[in-house]
Amino acid sequence: MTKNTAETINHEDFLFINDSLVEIFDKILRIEERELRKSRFKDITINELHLVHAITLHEQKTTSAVAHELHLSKGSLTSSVNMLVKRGYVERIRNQQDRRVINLTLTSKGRLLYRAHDAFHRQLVKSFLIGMDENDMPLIKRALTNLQNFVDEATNH
Amino acid sequence: MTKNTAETINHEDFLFINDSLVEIFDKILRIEERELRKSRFKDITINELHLVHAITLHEQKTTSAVAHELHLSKGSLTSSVNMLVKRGYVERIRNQQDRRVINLTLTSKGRLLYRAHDAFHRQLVKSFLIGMDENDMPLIKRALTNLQNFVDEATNH
DNA sequence: AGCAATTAGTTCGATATTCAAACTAATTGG
DNA sequence: CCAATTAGTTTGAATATCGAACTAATTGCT
Repeated sequence: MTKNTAETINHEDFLFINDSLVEIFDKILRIEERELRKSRFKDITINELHLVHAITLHEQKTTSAVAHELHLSKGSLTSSVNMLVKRGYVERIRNQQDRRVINLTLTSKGRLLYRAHDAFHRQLVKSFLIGMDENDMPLIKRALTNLQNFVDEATNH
Repeated sequence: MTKNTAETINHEDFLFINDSLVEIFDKILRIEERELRKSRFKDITINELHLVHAITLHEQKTTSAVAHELHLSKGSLTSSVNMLVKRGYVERIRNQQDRRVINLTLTSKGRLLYRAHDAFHRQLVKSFLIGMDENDMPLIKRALTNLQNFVDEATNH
């Protein structure tokens, strides 16, 4: 690397990158919302979708673990899980080793939803890489790693 | 470009890129929230910050225009603008050409907040580019343009 | 073993956000 | 000049979220 653009970034580049990130982020949420409306999963909001995603396919996380992961209070999680249970996406399983604990799992309907959402993300990443070859990957990964480091540092400080 | 990875992306790369994007977006919101709490602008939520950002420094947008931009109803906008007016970040200016219209502007306190937020974004973009030189920019821009095209296509379809 | 402290999750009451519909005031078009 | 339209506000209902009080189960201490 001959020169670090980060020190000398020009205003146009800043605007381009910043506006791209902001717009992309904003639009992805709206697209996810609209895809849900068009899909068979019309009774689900975007937050509920992300809850289904947090519960995941193969683990059996506890209510507290999921609440912590989503930065929600336990009370909030109880009520959103109630909704997903009522609508048939999630099941509560009482943990037999420690009967205070509830493990959350997806029903087959919940797994369908999870996979549909995953497919959308796959499309997204695929589009991200259009026209690139494997030589470009290190740079892309570096940019993402940079951003991750930045947000991690900011998060943990 | 010799080969298009988008067609052949391996699972690890997919996971890396996808998880990066998801985590980064998620954390940015929390960081913005926490930076607000630590700043002199403790009476502002993240949504109010984004409203201040939408009002912008130099234009005098109408209430409807801002509502449309943020995909909020006019009623919602009225109430959040009320809050920002009460707290001294925003002013309503009755348009004298068309007295039905209200133009929104930032007060000097609102402009301070706007600039503080802008500085955060500048840091973010700067971190994104650490260790890159200007030869890398076309690829970075291409990846972002790809993503923008994807979300635009998905938005407008 | 027995009881106090802790832990996991739920319930409850209060507050925030958002919407859509009804409303007011101003403007425009015929 | 008045009917229709437009910009914004008000209102009432629905939803999301929090934190505190609560219940049930477990753990640790003596």
